[in-house]
Amino acid sequence: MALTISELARSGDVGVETVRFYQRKGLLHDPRPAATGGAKGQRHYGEEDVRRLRFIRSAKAAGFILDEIAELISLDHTGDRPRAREMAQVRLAALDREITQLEAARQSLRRLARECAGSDEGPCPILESFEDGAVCGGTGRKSCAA
Amino acid sequence: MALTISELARSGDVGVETVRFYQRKGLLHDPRPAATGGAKGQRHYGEEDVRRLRFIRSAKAAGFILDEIAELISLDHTGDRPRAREMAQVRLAALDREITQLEAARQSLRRLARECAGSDEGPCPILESFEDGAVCGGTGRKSCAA
DNA sequence: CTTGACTCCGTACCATGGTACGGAAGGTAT
DNA sequence: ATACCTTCCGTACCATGGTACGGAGTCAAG
Repeated sequence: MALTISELARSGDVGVETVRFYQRKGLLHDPRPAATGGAKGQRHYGEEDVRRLRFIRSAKAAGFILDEIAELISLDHTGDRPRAREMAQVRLAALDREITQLEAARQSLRRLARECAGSDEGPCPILESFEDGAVCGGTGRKSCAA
Repeated sequence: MALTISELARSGDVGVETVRFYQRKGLLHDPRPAATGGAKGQRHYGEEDVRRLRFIRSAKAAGFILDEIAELISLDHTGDRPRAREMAQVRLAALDREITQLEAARQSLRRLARECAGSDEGPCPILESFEDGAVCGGTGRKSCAA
């Protein structure tokens, strides 16, 4: 094992610049402290980094923002389980709300698509069929205080 | 009916600045063309605007970005049904993918929360339990080309 | 020994969706 | 009429998550 940065990036299906960006954010090891590999100043990466990058992808998919992901990683090092559990549960609850909202949105949209089908002329009832609300909130992290 | 901007904002549970922002984006009527209400230069809003604002909220909840919402509104005026239907169906497909991904993420996260429960010491298996992937993509609009 | 590919690094830029600020003008209550 | 609240308006700023750029260094092949 001794991946270059571009190989690491490919392994996580992200760009080289994204790997660098994650390094700056503290999500991935940063080579700067010391040259660890062959060539002067050139860093090589290993399994650990590949796993880390995959974790970031999964955590992002679960809706954690990068700062939270950084915290999760540090928690993994310090072993603060209660905090980790708390974060997981908060996100889980938010996730449930988000899924519920998206499903409601899907219903509305499906209805719209049905009602809009048929003729090709005249205004679609887009605004009307969507207007009745029932749906609230955005991508999920925003409050839904209605 | 004759709402002030702050009343309109409240009706849609957004801030005054957000209403203005939507006006600039062309999502809501912009008073500038002509003073429509009582006082000089001061605009008052009606039912139409309240409905429009609600539509924006719903469309946002369905994952449309503001530019798309602007397009939907203009389509409603021009009556281009095929395009409207197309947009709805594209978004619907994306929504299904997003929901699937979020549900997968929820599964992983639930497992993590379970595995992390119990003792309060030692590193939580956060990274490990998330690491195995299966989940891909982010908030949903990003590609999942893995 | 030059060319090309890759790296490192800082800095700048991008889109998205707002949020805040400051000044001028008008409306309302005391 | 003075204070206070809102409005209007432009402009600037913010977070989030990247993406691109330019310059310099290193390495291997031709």
